[in-house]
Amino acid sequence: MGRSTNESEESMVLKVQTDSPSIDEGSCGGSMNGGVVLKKGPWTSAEDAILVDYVKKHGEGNWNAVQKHSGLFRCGKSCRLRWANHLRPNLKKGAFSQEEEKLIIELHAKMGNKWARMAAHLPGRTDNEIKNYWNTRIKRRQRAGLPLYPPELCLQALNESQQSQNSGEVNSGEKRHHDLLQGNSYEIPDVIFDNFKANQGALSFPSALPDISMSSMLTQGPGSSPNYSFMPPMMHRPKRLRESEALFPSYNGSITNGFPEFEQFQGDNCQKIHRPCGMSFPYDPDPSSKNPQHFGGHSLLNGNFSASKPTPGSMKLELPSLQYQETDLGGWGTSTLLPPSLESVDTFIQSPPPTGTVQSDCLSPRNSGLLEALLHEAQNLSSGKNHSFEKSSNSSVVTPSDVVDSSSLNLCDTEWEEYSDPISPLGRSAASVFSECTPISGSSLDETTPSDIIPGSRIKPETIENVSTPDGEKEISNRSNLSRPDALLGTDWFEQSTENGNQSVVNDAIATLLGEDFCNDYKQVPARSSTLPQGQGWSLGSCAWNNMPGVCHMSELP
DNA sequence: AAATAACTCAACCGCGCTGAA
DNA sequence: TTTCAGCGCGGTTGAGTTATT
Repeated sequence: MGRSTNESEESMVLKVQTDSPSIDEGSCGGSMNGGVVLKKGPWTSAEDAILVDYVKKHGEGNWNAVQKHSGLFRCGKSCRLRWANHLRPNLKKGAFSQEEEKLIIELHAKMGNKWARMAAHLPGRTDNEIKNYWNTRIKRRQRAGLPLYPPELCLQALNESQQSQNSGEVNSGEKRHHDLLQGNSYEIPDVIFDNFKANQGALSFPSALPDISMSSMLTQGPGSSPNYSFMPPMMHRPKRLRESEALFPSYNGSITNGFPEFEQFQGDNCQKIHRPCGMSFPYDPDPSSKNPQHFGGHSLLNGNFSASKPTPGSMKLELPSLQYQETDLGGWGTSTLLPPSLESVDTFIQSPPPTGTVQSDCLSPRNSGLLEALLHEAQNLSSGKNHSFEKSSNSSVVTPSDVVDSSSLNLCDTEWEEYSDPISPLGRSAASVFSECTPISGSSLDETTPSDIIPGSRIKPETIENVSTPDGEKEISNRSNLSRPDALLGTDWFEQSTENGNQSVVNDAIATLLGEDFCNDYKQVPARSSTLPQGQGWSLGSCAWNNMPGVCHMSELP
């Protein structure tokens, strides 16, 4: 049997080699492995047959050996993926059943983007399948303005998390690889913590703009209740990046709306943005945790932009889609009009409704599920231990005027103090600082007249005609442009700081945050100059942003 | 019918973890 | 203790398909 198998295998190998584009087209992108050009791209049936045969004979694992011994011109990774996703037995094909869909939703609420774990709960399904399904679901629901999680699930998760907390189970961050599968699927505490670990960057520094953007909005359909507020971690960042990239060149005004779906998000979400929460490390027993996930670049990996420790070259500078707004900093305090598209982006960055109580920051669980968000919220509401958070939380319940008049200032003081502290982990992203400190300003600068943003003016009520608000809510009228990296330097806080001669303090703090060299590399132009041409009203606070790949330097601006 | 947009899904990439050397 | 290879995971990409204009 072995002989015949080997013979058939050899013949297949021959066929594969013949068919292999990498052989025929060495330049098609295959990687070199020991002088062999490894094939990439879709698998052929012949390759599948070889792989199946090989695995049957040798079992799974040792995937690199597959390439060496089977004659497949595929890297081990590719073989493993092919086997796991398509060739292994008992794989289910076709659409998810309703039960499966329900389970996925539940699992995602608990686990976040732990696709492999989720897949373990769904026999015959692969992580990739689930991931794709979820991404599609997000898009679909987002487009439809539906919450991602059903409200009952939110409540359930909240209850479970509270029970878990009460029983003191939420602990032990070292349970890194607790096998959820070995327990019941509702082992909340561990799940929570696993997610927390995976996402603590987001939890700790929840205000990173990228997360604000999508996560806070996606679930917010018209009339959604706060229970809907918990957002999936997963967003279509590729889209976002592409959009950003596409938008940059045309920031001068031809930006197209890359975020039509944002328009539906408003109200409850926006107030969360004001929630000062990033400093509390609510789940971290040790705020000075060495866990790199807390700080700097790693948060970037989670989609949390961090400029706290600029480490060029090491940072995966995944820019929030909002960054292109930052390129509009020139419009800050100027008469520059933002392209209409931006308003939709900003729609989710809104001030609280006039009477809104602060809810958990919808941004927090970047990469986590509903449960983390719920837990985070619960923690935020009950915790006052962390000094900074304590300060911040004083501003937690805010009215718009609170936000503008006092909270922002106080918060900023707090935040900058934090950043000025060399010992401070500086774990939070600059974006989070911005978001926490910045009174959310209106986004629709395109609809803003210069008089709307004259220095000293409070957060301007903005017209939102172009923002689709299905239920006609008015909450979004008070908005600050959180997405602006220099938003922190804008509005009253900046005004007061500078008027009081504190600009140097501000700059120092920024330098501390961003790194002086980091900033010095860039042009400094008068901030908020109303006379500068569009795109040149850059403030110091913009430096870090400018330094991000894909972000226009001033010198690069048209 | 053609063009375009939106969607789906397979595959790739990069990172981090783990265990063996 | 350090290094390195193997592996798994999550995120991202892009080609193919379907829907819409």
